[in-house]
Amino acid sequence: MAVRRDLRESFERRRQRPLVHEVRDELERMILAGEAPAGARLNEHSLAAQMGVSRAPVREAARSLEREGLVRTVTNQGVFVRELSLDDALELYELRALIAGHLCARVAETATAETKSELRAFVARMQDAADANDGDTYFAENIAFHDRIAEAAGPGRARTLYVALGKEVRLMRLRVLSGKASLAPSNREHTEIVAAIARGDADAARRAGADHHLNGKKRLLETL
Amino acid sequence: MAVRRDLRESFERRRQRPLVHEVRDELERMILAGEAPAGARLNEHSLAAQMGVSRAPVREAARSLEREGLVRTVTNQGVFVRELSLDDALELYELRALIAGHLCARVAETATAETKSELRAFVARMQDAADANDGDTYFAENIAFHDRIAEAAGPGRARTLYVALGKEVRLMRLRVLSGKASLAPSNREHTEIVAAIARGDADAARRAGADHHLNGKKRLLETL
DNA sequence: CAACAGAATTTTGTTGACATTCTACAATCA
DNA sequence: TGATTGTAGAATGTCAACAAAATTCTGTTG
Repeated sequence: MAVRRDLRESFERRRQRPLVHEVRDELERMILAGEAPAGARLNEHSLAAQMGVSRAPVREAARSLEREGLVRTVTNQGVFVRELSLDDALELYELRALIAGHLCARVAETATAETKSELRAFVARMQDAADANDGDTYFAENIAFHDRIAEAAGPGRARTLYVALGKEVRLMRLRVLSGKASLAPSNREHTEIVAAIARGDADAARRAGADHHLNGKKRLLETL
Repeated sequence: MAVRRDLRESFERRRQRPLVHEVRDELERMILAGEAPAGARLNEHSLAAQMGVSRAPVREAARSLEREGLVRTVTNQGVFVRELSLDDALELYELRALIAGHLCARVAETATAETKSELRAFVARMQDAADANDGDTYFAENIAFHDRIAEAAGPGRARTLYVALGKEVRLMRLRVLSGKASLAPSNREHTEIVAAIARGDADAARRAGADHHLNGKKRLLETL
């Protein structure tokens, strides 16, 4: 005899979801969405009150985000949303390029046919967005595309690292991709990545993945 | 007007370093020293009592270590020293190889004459240890050597990442380098790295740095 | 009016206690 | 005997209150 599935899941979710995690996710969302702008101080008391919890979970969540590089804490002064210098951002682009190459190479070696067609669908959607000059859609699909590649590389440190560095980059809240002029070249690089993955060429995939991010760095420099 | 140096330092010292940091360092030390073996549960209450603090700082320190990959936490069960699978370790070697290459390339571009001779001194000391078959000394100098390179690359995410991944690797507590048979080849690679850095050849330094870590991965596989 | 000293307020650092959940072991029953 | 249930102890999750530090405000003084 089995209990109702949805009931079981509801129990599981309730049990395994400490407040710290909820708070952490919410803080991360606020930061990445720009609701808490770079340099802003995160007031423990007011945040705790807003979320209806005590300060302890908020503090723990902050420690978590600190190690991830999204906030910095100053003793007796509080935690602040991290401000990213240009040099910081450029370095993040280089590191992401290295790890993205690693991920792409692995995906090229292990991707199933289904994964490949999924990635092609992403590129097609981005092409539509680029043609329509729809920067918002392209932006969102772009993030989802790269997350999908990271996911396809399987679990492991490389994936978590790539995702974490991606969040750090977004701290700058600079929309590098804007206008058809930069959307089209960006998606051409996506096409190359997917092509290399599709034909199982790990080395080419590594180069294409890394180059794409290094070109992103160039595009960033050009927009300044 | 400048404040007296010793007075300033006394102020800095008085400005209480938060307990979280002390606790974090101590937990990290215990884990890396093997006093808290992989898989062991870290009891909040007993740790807090041992260190003479309350549980809150211990919990915050644990969240910090969690993001760094040194512990994993299970809801309502506690935090456990992370157990590193062989696949985990191999991936860490590859990621470190990528980042080490990045660091070495940067050092090759920026190192001062003093830094270069310092690195050469490290290699010489390691050679002595290898000749004397002194694995313990070699082990310690090896870590210091790589930390020195990371430091010479300047501040930034690459350096912190490299160091953090290094700590993760040490979770396995496996002494790969043992016996003159593996010490000598390892130090030959060190020599190559330093040579490439000394002549300012960034590409060669990147390759040498990466290869050294990939060879470390090979040596790990061979000892199994 | 500017600069400074000091009180008042706010905010973080830390603690101990309470609530909930898990674990271990003993008692019970087939 | 073996499996199951119930219970006691211990551990984690959360909270509210106190202590210490930083910030802000204010009144004074030159």
